[in-house]
Amino acid sequence: MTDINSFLAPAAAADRPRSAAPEAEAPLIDLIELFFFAYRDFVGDPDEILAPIGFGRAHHRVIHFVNRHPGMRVTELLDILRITKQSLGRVLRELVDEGFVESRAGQADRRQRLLYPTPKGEALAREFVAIQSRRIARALKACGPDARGAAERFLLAMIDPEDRAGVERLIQRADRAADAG
Amino acid sequence: MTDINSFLAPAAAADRPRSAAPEAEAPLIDLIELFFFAYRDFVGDPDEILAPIGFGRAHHRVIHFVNRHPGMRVTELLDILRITKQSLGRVLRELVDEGFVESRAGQADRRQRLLYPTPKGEALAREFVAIQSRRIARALKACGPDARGAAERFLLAMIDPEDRAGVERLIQRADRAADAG
DNA sequence: TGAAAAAGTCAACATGACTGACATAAATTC
DNA sequence: GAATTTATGTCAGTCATGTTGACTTTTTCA
Repeated sequence: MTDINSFLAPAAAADRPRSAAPEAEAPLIDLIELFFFAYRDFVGDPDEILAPIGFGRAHHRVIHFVNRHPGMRVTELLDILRITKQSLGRVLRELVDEGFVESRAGQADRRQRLLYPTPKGEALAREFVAIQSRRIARALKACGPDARGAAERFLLAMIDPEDRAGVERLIQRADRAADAG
Repeated sequence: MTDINSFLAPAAAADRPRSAAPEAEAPLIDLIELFFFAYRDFVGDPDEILAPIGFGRAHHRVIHFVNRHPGMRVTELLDILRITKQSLGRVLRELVDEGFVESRAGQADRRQRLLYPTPKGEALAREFVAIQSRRIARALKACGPDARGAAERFLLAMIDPEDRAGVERLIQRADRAADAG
């Protein structure tokens, strides 16, 4: 009875004196909770890969975006991740020390440190994308025919309107670069 | 140029010596990133409510599920949140101390501590649901006609298969309780 | 030449997670 | 009735990841 399946048991009415007072938008609670549980499992995938090598979610995010945008500046990465440079600094130093990321001075502007994945970093990033893509592909398959388009439209629309265009550009830029490369 | 909009600028080809080597599942990177950005903004909503009262995300989750399942046992909450009782303990104590959650001994089994939201806790939980529902409603409106069903199917299918049934039961149980109350 | 930008670093601190050990009360089993 | 198990709570220490604030170095640019 300590399992989540204990919820199968019929609820004891005596212990439920107050109701949850549903409002007009109450039905969307289902989506709120589904989003919570889905995201937890979604980020759980990379966690399993990272745990054995002593890294965490912060490392995942950095490796992912550096691999997706090779040559990215530190400031750009900070904008995407929305963390302070001190937070990023620690994670980035570990990744550089352990040979997952390389930092080279920019040619045009030598103040810049451009970030590149090493072959080792690329391989790890591909692992992350592979496992998360597998989960998404499985989910889309279980849904209807235009599931992918629907999911893309929904998730994009969930993003703050003022960030939406930036995210779209970010993704398109990476896709273009991957096609060209 | 320190803005995310800097990604609008044409990429400097000279600084992009390696390509991102797309694989068979590579296109789903878009969905991976959209999920990341969407979830960030999604949990950012309650953060704004919580910051002024000195609470964090952990408090949000506890208040949400206690309000959704009034009379829930501590062990059940631990199963849902998948954290240790020590972690929950701190957060729960603060919520009880500040009058958002009430803990009463079970009638049938007096070892149990059944968790109920106070009126103050209910009000806060409703605020969370309201702001997140508003975001979801806005997103669904921007999508097609069956956007809601599609989103529900997709998110549910994203959950680990072995947890899926449990999550469905959890949601249905709460909905039933809300209808009855 | 002097201001501004890009990046890095030191120090201190907050949050939310963790492990391990132990305590208490109540229920269950032998 | 005694022993065991269950549900909960708590003390102590640690870790990962975030924060603010202050300061430095290098380089660019007006």
